[in-house]
Amino acid sequence: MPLNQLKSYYKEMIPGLTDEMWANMEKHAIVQQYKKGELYISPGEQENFVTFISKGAFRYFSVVDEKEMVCEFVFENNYLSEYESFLRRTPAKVYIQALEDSVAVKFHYDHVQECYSNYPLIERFGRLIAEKFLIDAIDRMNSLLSSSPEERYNKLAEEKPELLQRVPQYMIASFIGVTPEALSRIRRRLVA
Amino acid sequence: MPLNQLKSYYKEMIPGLTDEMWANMEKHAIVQQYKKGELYISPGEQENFVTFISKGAFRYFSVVDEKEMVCEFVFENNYLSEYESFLRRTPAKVYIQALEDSVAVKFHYDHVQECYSNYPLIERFGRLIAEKFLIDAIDRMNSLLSSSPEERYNKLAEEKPELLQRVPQYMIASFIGVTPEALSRIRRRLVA
DNA sequence: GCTTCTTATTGATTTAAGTCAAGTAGCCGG
DNA sequence: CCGGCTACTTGACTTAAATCAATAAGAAGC
Repeated sequence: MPLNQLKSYYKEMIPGLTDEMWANMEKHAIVQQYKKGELYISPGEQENFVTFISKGAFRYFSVVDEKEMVCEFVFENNYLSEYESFLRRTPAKVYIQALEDSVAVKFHYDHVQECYSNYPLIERFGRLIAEKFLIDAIDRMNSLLSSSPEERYNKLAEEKPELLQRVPQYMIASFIGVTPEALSRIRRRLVA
Repeated sequence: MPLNQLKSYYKEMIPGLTDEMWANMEKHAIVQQYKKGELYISPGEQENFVTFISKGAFRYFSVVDEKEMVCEFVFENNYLSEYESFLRRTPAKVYIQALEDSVAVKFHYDHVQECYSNYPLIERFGRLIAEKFLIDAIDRMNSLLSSSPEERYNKLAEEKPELLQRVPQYMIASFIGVTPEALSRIRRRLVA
């Protein structure tokens, strides 16, 4: 079932994907469940997978001075991976944790590299994904640099209202770079 | 001369690059000079090039409330482009400006796509570049989220001391997300 | 060499967020 | 249904940066 979902996703994303290519990919796909609160990866571990979230939600966070710093949320129909660890083959720096009961489809690093070598079309897909993520990251960086916490919250509420429903407020606070108390006051200001 | 520099760079970066491939790339390379202060691109324009900086320095910035927000510096032997505009084929959002007299080698979008299609090796190179930039962007984002301006300045001074020499302080201030006055005080605190 | 413009510093004041602490409300598990 | 935990809110106070304004030091142009 998660595999069918992924197949439709790929068929749409990659025009020209053949059944043979898909069969090859499917053969190595690992379907895995995560319970709410469960860790997908922890700092120090090696990330060997790029993971498609079929259902559920995850967050990236690190711990600095005993405080959690949330740096990303990812929901179903998106990719999950500790990219730096995966791409550079170095130990992970951050935690990734399931925020809800989730279902994921994982592809091993070796298999991904093999696909890149065997199928230029998939390598192109990999490039396009990396480029898309890059643009997103640049965008987010610019918003962190040029907007106040209040503006960032408003933008988030406007662009991803569902995120505010699915994620505890103290994680949102961390994500936009303020304390939970500060976010609470920002929200109060907005109502008044 | 800039082309020879670029050729060595590529030979090192892309094992397996053939002379034929290089000849094809060189054929479409455009060498261009920029004077200090000159704009490489402005918001609203279409970015059609990915550019290798052979010599010099550039900054990315946007203007918000009549204030300049510097979001990136790039020096020689690195790539320059308004990536979002280049990749998405949408109008540029930011300015890119030469901070010194500079020399650049530019490749047109169409030519880059053609190379990707003709040479899987170059497409792979494109993917690796995008992945590298992605990791850099994620890193910078995490530092913006989890560090104070003072910590960011210290980190910058440690990791890129040459940047502090080549770039006016008020641009550094903007880059780390504070006013010039605040950076001046941070520096004073450090000395004392 | 002098003027002018730009960049950097410093001071006084305001503002927004951080911190510490307490209290409330909602939710989950027993 | 109750008890305990977690998330959220609120208040008082502290801290750091923004803002406004003025001055000083350098660099660029005439």
